[in-house]
Amino acid sequence: MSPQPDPESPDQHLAVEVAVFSPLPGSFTYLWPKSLGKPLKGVRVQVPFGKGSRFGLVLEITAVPDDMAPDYKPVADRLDAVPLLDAARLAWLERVGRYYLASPGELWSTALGWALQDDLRRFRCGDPAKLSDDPLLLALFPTRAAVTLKTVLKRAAAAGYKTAVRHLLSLAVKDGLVEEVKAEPFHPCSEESLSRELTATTGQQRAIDALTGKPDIFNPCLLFGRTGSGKTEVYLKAAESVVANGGQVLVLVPEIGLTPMWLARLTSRFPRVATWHSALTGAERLRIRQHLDSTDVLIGTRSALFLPLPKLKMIVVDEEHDASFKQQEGMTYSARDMALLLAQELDIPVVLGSATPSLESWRQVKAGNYKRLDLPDRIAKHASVRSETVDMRGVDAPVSDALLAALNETKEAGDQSILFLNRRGYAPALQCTACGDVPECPGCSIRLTLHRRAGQLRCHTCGFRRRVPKTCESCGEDALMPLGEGMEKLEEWLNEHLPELRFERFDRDVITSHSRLENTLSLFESGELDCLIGTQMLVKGHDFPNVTLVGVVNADLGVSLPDFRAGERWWQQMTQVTGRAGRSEKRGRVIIQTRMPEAGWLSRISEDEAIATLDEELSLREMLHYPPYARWVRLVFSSNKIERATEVASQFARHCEKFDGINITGPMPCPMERVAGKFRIEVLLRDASRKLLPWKLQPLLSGMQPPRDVRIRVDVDPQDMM
DNA sequence: AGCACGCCGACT
DNA sequence: GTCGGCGTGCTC
Repeated sequence: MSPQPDPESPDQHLAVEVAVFSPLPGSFTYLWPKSLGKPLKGVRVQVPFGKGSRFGLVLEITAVPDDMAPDYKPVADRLDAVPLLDAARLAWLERVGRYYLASPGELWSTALGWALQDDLRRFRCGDPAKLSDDPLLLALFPTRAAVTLKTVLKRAAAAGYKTAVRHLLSLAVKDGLVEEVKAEPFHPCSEESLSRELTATTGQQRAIDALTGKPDIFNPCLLFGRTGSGKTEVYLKAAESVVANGGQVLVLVPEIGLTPMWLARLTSRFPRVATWHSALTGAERLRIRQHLDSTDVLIGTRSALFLPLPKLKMIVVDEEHDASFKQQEGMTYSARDMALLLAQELDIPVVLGSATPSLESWRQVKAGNYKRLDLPDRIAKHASVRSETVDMRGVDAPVSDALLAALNETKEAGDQSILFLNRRGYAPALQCTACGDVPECPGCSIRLTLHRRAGQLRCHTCGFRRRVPKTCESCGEDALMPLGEGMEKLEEWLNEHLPELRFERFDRDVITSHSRLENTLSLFESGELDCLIGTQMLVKGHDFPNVTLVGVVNADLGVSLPDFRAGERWWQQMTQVTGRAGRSEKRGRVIIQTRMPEAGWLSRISEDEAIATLDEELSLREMLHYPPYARWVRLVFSSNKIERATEVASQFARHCEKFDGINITGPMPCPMERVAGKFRIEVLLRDASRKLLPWKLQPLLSGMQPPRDVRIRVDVDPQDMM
């Protein structure tokens, strides 16, 4: 045990435990120089680390005896006068870190990643008369011009000051000697332009009352309503009530593409709205940071969860079933689950919304832990949507005559359509018709996708790309043919067969920026386009009022992936896609193309079938002891050498054997055995009691130090088993 | 993870 | 003769 810290004692040096923002395990000890003031838990610091310097977070304040002091380096600088996060959020993140088995560096760099834009902060001297007392401040601010933090630090170094500049600056700001230049307000919106309130239906009002009735307790709700049932109106009304009482609302959406739509809806109802996502520039991020206190509603993707809204009184997780809420790189976390933990920590309501809830949430509803709020239809939709299945066996075209005719009819009626095909590129593979060879990725166990327009073969797993070979590299014949069909081929085919219709693609290869996204959506909205053809990107929550026809080009994709959640995913996706039809008063039409027309699951593609499908799948999971009835942790061991990965994985599996109640599967090769040149071996730990994992795993992992040549990735509650 | 140092192949 | 491949060692 370290001795008790005592700042008054002369023979003790104050030291701090720092979570250095790096993926290395553990924390690091540094001496705390007196020049940085009183150390505080939760302030960011800059520390020397290896050859360079890193940012980090003060976790603990300790003391080191005099004779040990030379073992440690001193903290170079202090970035914050006061902690960036409040006690509740610190407690929340500590809990999250324990749950996801993250190292302190990983956890805190993820949680505080939003606050690393310091170099964009600008300062200028306040009262020049007072400044003249301090030679350093004079050196930093020779004129009244505003300068960036970077410039301040440069001038400080030139004047011979190397440490504690940031700290001095924050004190000077506090004393009014230096003023921080405030950014302009954002999304300005005058009170008069705010739209009039709509009248809520009785179902909506019931849901709104349930959400706003008890504003000061943890109150998790599942807002269960089909597309077009008015979930958004419930969120907005509930948010209005929260904001009217001085609170703030956080809206989490699964992906960046949904933020423009939300922004449009919110800015017409709230004066102060902000968005947060990965495409923001540094200056935009800074502006949002500086206005956190005066924001009414913050709408963003998963990282928005970490912004410390000081008066947060409600969290909305829209499309809560969406797998994008699970972060896959670095610290693997579920933003949905973290939102629930945060709401619990802050004692506030949290509402998860979906027409196709996750089985995780459905179980919580069944167990009585979440309140289920149903929204009945505003319009009798099942009567107004006509759904038909087309047997594609023997059809040698990506689009059947029936769908082709329907596209024409829709155009003639002055309506719009969307076509869904979850396959990027021209064709999922290229094959030599002479020898049968199919080019694969050199680094991954996967076939290369043909991107014909770009003249490339691409790997959708690691990003590898190469030119399309002229002849087969295996036999030399000029006999390479595309195998199967993707978006590009569909587009080509449609332009050839329906030249009078205006199509636009909507997938990751075409929508390369936020502005492209907005442009395409507004072109479609204005009626310049007749049909959007897209991948899953197209169907995530977008609202297309004039769409009366939805075509599923190939419903057989994704049904039988080697993942126990494949069925759930497929059902959610199909139901979401087909739900895009007939959102207005007009009669909608859905055409599903399949080569397995007799398969029972096709009859489940309907929002009417949601409850039956969820109940059935849930009882299956219970019977099999699968999630959400069991807690799984997946460990992936990757290495350049397959033997090494296997060896370390086996060693770990043996190590786990003495733990009662935990079922060990593996080591076994991952379904995608090789990715980016690395061999991947997995061990799956399953806990049917849901009481041991992941907490009991921590001592086991820290007990064995991973060799350098094998990387271990821990995935708690894995969503993607590939 | 970075970033160094440190020994063996194909090139200006 | 070098430029550069990635093996391995370290970060309080």
